[in-house]
Amino acid sequence: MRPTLLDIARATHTSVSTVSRVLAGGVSAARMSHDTRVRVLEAANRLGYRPNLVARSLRTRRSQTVALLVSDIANPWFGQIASLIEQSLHHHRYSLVLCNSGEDEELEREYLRLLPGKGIDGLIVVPVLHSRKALMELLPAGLPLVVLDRPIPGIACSVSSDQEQAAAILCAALERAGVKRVAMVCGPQRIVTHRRRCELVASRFEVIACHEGPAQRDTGRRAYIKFLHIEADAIVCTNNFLGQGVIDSLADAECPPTIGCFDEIALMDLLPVPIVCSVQDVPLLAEGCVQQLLPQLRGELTKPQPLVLPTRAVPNRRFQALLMQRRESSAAPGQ
Amino acid sequence: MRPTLLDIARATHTSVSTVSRVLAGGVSAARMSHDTRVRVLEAANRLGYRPNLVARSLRTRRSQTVALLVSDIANPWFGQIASLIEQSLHHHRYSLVLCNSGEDEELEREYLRLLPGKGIDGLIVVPVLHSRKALMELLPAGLPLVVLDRPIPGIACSVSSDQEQAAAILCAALERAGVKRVAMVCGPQRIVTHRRRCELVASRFEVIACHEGPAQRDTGRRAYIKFLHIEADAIVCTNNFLGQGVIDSLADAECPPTIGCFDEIALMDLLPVPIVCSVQDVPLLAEGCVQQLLPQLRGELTKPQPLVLPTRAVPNRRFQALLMQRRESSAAPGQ
DNA sequence: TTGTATGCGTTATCAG
DNA sequence: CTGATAACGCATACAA
Repeated sequence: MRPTLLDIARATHTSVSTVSRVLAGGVSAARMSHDTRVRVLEAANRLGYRPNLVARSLRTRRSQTVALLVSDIANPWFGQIASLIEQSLHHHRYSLVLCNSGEDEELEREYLRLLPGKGIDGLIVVPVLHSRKALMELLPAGLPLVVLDRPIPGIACSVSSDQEQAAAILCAALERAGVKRVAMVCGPQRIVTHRRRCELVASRFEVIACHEGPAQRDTGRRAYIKFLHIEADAIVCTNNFLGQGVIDSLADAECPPTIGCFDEIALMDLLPVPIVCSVQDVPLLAEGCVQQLLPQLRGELTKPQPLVLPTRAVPNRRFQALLMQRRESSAAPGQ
Repeated sequence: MRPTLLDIARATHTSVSTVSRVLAGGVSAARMSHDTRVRVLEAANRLGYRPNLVARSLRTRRSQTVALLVSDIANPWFGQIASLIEQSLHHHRYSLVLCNSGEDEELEREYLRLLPGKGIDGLIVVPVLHSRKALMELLPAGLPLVVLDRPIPGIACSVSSDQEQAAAILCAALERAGVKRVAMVCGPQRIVTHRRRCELVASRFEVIACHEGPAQRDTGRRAYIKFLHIEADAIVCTNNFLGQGVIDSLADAECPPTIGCFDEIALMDLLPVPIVCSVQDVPLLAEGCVQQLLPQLRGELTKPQPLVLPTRAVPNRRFQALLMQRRESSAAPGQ
């Protein structure tokens, strides 16, 4: 059995309240008899006392804990951002619990129902659910909330990248490479980022084929097979997993197509495939989340504005070479 | 304010215990008057009752929650395994909270101190701390515990891959490729997997250079620069992040060296570098964890054996080509 | 079948 | 400066 305040009180011939005050350590601990304070501290130490945070949380209705509910922790992008959010929250003396909905609406609902009962002080969520209503009816009003990556109409407190700008720079890069007709690999259309990216790309290129599926590598692989006999100038993927899947299938291709991809592809500089990515500023997104959350946790009533961050286009070497090549040939059109 | 049992009791003119029994739904709910039961259920539904799990947990000393404390959630390997563990636990009606020590001993200590007080039923940990003592003195005796990936002497309940076997097959593959002298990139030697992998490789090859650092991509990059003027037949990395870092730096290399790597490198088939990886069976590791944990959670006292799983060597195309080439040239030695 | 009473470990409000 | 005492919301032994 773990020792409780009562055990320490008994051991020091004091009362539970005295022990509690000493261990709380705030102002009240300062104006106490030096003697009892050291006695209590010594006993607490000796018995190896650890506060029962469940009891404390029940009493104070605070837990110094924030939950991060992500849609797929198997995606390195979310792992990276989770790691950064945890670090930042730690500086502010909050601990983070991470939950994973695995892109499953039902599982997300379950966590949303469960988490508030677990006494979290705030929630950061990468929602699979798309409507404000679906989300809010599961959460108690007043729970500090930040929506990450997938903004939802009507929820002001959100942090995400600028999809318009992201698509614009990606498309611009592809156009410079002479791309006119594209094949698209899209994640589920019910997810706002995938849908928006898809729409925006479609508005600038002729989309001659499109494959939709779960945002997993396998979807990319399947798409590539489907696209085998299609003459697209480029394949555009709405996230990194899909991109990885497509590129993974390119091993046999004698003349690999150009790839445009939202998010980052690791090691792309070495890949013998022209790739351009629209990469998000993950550290800024993470810090943005925390900054949106903190005032809410402190109970300040602020009018939070959605935070929308720019992305940047990053070409790999092969893509750059492609651009050079085009520039040369257009400089000498007569040849 | 969220409605409590008392609110429902008042609304239905019953008592807290009646409501509690109805909502518990077990055997006692069966032998209750149909009338009160439906009344209570209706009211609970109408008021949008959600149990306060903090209070329940304080009372019952169970939370149906397991914590997974990983050493670096930014590493996709851990993201993948976390995702699988969460799924498996969910089938057994446990929810998972994920914490991240970021390879920081002090942060790990903090979580280990904190988590038991938060009322978790069990713990799966990828430890940064290396001694049984350091771990156990922070955890209450009797807390269901599984050590993942980095076994600790004296702790029987662990799940990991067979490092001897992993190193053996990796070395065998490298030997077949004619490797004799290697340069090594190692994670921190205080971490058992890195140390062991390093030792085992060193026992089979002549190690002519070695670079140690945090298991991050940057360490791999730094190592590569250090190795620039060293004539090794291969570079061996003790995990995937280090491998990624090295490979990432290879962009300028006219004649890239052979890479041996523990864990998986994504998209390696397309990389113009001979790579062989010793990959672990992540799904089996995840399921193994859960299977080790469940009996402990059920309070069965079993003698758990460490679970040690085999790995398999996976060469990429370039590496296979290297083997073919050698075979041909040795088949015609006189040429 | 239902209600009353007690306690889980803390913090907070009172008196003294 | 310190000690009773009452919550927090729930589950359960016991009483009716």
